[in-house]
Amino acid sequence: MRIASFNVNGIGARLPRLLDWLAATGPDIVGLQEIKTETERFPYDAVREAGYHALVHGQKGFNGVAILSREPAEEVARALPGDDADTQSRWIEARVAGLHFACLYLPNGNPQPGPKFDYKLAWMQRLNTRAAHLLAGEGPVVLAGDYNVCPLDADLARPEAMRDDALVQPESRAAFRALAAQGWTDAIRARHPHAEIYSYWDYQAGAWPKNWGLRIDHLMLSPAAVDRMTDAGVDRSVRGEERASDHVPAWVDLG
DNA sequence: ATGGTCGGGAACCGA
Repeated sequence: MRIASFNVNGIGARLPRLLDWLAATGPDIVGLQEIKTETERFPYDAVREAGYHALVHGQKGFNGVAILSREPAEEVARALPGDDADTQSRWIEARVAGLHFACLYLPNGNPQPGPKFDYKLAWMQRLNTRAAHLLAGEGPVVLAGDYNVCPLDADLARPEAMRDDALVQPESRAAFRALAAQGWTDAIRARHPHAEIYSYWDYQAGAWPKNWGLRIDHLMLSPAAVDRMTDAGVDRSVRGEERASDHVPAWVDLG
């Protein structure tokens, strides 16, 4: 079965592209990020007609995550524990198709230094606490989403031009490494150890035609999930379509 | 050349 993560950058503008991609690739579980709409305003009917159940944690104008699934999903949580004052919709977690699946939209953190970067690092600390708890449980777990972290310089086209960006700061990378060190596997990098793979190209400055990309959309697999991995990748061609998101879907196949 | 482009929603903020 295929499990995917797709930052759609606005479900309203992206619905036709999302439906095309669902029909073309038929994933079993999809985490969506940046739906940028309220929970009640999600296009439930169109997604149902495409053959998917939907769990939605929306927010007006910004952020917003959702889980689409062929089989019904049982919601576990829609907030990342650790800060009751955090009102940003960046997390939804469910049991579905025999897996524990979390969809996350990690804070961008720019500009850094500053309060947005502090929020990013605090959020990553909360993520790692939750991840350690999930890793201690039974069965396969997948943490999929827009992590807004390039793990290594090999994960972006122009590291020198991005050296002050929150996505590549040592603190951001250290938190991501700490997550991996718990026992999580970056599915795409594990499947393609030396390949140049990007999942995001800025709308500005002709980044797509120049292939100035970044790899920031990740699927982190627990050991039980890694044991079942047969393939992983990104659907790069999606970026070249009309009215494309600035991200493309990232995915892993489990046997 | 210190810009450039999107989405949401109706002026700017976020990325």
